[in-house]
Amino acid sequence: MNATSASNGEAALPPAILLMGPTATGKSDAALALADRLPVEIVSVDSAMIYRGMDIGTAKPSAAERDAVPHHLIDILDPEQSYSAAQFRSNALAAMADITTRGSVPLLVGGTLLYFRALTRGLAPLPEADPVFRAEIEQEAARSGWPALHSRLAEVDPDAAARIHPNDAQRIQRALEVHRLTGKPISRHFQQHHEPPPYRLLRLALMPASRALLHERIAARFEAMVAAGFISEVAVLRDRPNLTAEHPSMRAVGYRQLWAYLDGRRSREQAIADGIVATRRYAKRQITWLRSELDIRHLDAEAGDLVDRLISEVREFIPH
RNA sequence: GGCCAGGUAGCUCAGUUGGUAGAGCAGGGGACUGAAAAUCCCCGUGUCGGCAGUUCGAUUCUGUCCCUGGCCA
Repeated sequence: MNATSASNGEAALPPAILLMGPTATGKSDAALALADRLPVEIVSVDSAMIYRGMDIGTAKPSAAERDAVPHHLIDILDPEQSYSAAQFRSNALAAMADITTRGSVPLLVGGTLLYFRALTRGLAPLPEADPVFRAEIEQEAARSGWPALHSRLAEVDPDAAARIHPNDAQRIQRALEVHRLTGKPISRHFQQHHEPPPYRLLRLALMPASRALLHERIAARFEAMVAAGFISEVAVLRDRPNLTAEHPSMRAVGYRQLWAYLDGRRSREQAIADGIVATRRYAKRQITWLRSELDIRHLDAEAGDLVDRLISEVREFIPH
């Protein structure tokens, strides 16, 4: 058993590079540096950058940067719309196919680890969200509480109920929804084979060597966003008649906290502090996710020669 | 300089009628299949400011020193 026989079936597949990492570790800059030297196009893997009008708070690449290197899956939705991991997978595969046809290599960059997993492992074929059913469930939860709905889930899908905590509203709701729409428990749908994408993948993760330093970077970056007009950006969104704090886009880190300030529920100073805390926790969850993913090459995000290391990883992966 | 109030977890504080202590926040760990920057779960040892005294035993009582804040000179 050696590498050749293991990858025999994959030899003909086109390459794709995944660059993951927690927020504020310099993924975008690293990707641009790579694009400077290699024939790649960037596919954003980010559940907030998909939205138009959310630029400062998502640290979206600038117009100049997007002019210099093609970027995909940025600004594809209005903030009133919702998106999903499944839509991402389908959009990403389409973009990757186009890039490959053009003779370039797809470079997927971002921090939404669920989207990376959906892409690399596939998703069970499940029905999409049903807003009417969700509204019903929420009303019932308001009356009898989520643990009651969890008990009901236990009747139709004991496996899912065992896995989902009685307080985890979102997952209880989804499991009931799938059961209602398909007549089958969600746990049964999960017994699907993996469906990897038709690419040879190089998986890289930028990892912060020091948590304290990451926290400093997060605070400095948030303050810089505020100085760059983040609050006005949120104010413009908040002024829209149909956009509410409950929209998925407005639950993004930073937007939610600054919205609370604009509502008068927090002082400006407190809202900024809250936003920084929320960003730290987001980074922590991303790190947890990255630790659980196997087959990822971790790179020290703070290394001075990071770009050189990245380039040599990529050159080894795609010999020219 | 005098008087008063404090000094307990990273922060804000509670508490121990003397048997070495616990909340909130922060933080750490984990889960994750169409909302994921979401949602949810688990985790609390710290010279109780220093030194000395009383005591079987002091973070708790006493003395003294140091520090912080306030008031008076």
